[in-house]
Amino acid sequence: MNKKDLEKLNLTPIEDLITEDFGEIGTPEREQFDMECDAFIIGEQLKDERLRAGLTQEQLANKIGTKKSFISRVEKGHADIQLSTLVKLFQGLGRKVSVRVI
Amino acid sequence: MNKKDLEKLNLTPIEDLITEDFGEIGTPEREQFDMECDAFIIGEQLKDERLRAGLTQEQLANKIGTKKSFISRVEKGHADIQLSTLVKLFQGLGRKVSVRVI
DNA sequence: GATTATGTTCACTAATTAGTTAACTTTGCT
DNA sequence: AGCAAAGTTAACTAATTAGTGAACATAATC
Repeated sequence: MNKKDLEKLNLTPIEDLITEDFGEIGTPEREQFDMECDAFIIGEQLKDERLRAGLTQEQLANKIGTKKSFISRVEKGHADIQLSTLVKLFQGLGRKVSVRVI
Repeated sequence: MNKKDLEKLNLTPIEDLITEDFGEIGTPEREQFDMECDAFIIGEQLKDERLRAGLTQEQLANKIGTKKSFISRVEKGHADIQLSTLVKLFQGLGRKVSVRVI
């Protein structure tokens, strides 16, 4: 549904609401928000794959040489992790990550 | 071509050569190597996209609020960057990055 | 409902990146 | 060759993550 149609129904596009709350793209606060979104999505994916593999946070942590508290932090999206960390995490689940430019 | 066929021809799989040089997957030295590979690939993609956009390193740096020396470091694969940095870099080129688990 | 397993959060240190400047090198142009 | 633009590299500081243990919270099991 496009912006015009939404306005006919007195609805506001989600982008506009986000901008209202966190500012335009590029501003520090918005950048923070966008980053946390990405981190959240990746955290969800990690949790999903981990459960699919039938592992606890602690078991995954042991596999890749870290602690469950760190796994939790990542799954909760409370970390702006490095690429090497991203790779290591999914490697521990027998998975690979591919970064694609779109 | 599989391992058996390669051996018939007195050839060694690339994986074996890498293991020989940098150790098994998971060892610190190998992890370092694998990480640098990822960083290199991403650096190449960034350079590719930047040139396609017709920008110099300095112009891209200005767009996202950093310096050309940093751009160079990333493009050369000399940095294990954070996810937020990855996103910012390609955002500066009007691109998005998607991380996929495979 | 008590107990255990699992997950979350906090606080802190050590390691690493992000950001920067300046010097240096390479490339392209005339 | 000489010059200018673009890119690389080497320091260094400041900011941030990675790693950790402990306390706390939640979910699962008996």
